[in-house]
Amino acid sequence: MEDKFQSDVDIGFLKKETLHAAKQLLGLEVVTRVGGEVTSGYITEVEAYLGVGDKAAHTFGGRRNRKNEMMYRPYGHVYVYTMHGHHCMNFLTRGNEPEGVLIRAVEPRLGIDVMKERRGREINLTDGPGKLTQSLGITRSAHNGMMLNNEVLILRHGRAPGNILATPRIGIDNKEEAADYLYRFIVEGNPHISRFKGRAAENHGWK
DNA sequence: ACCGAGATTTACT
DNA sequence: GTAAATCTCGGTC
Repeated sequence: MEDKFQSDVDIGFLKKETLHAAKQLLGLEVVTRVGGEVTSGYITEVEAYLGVGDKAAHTFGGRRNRKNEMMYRPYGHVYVYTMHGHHCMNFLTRGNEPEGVLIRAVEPRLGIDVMKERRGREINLTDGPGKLTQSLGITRSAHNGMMLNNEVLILRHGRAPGNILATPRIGIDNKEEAADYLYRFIVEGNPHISRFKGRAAENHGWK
């Protein structure tokens, strides 16, 4: 349980292709060490944002401003933005294209008591993009633009997803054709995802 | 200076 | 299912 705070993942896969990278992220363990507390979870839900050609992306059409500036860093960096008072975390992909993957949910692993304290509740700790950043202690002011695998935020090998399900992304119904793209990927049967309905699968959808 | 949108969350009907 | 809370910043006047 007391693993060293060190990554064992080669993040080179983030450079290749964003949709592929998004699926590769499922099952990896995101680990943070904030305020001396270690918290982590296995990634269960992600969304890909394909940059200049994706009407739902912050960088559609090459838009570049103070808000999204960090999206123009290369793969392996972290883009954190705030909306409605909540923080959302993306891992950047590609080299020169402003694309990335939004981490929408994880399955809690380490530091669950700390998560409960940060969240102020006992359940639904990490089943949404704003919830998991709160549980993991991620904020825009402290973490936007940083490189992965430093002393605060690392990726580790975690679990192998059983079946990966592709669905439309959430919250972008007004983005015309982009609303129909199947750029959201979830571990089928895992209950730690946003808007989960139904029954959890055996083993929560992991192999 | 003002207005409002937005990759959200929560409580309430 | 609907609404309000709450933060940041671009667009516009």
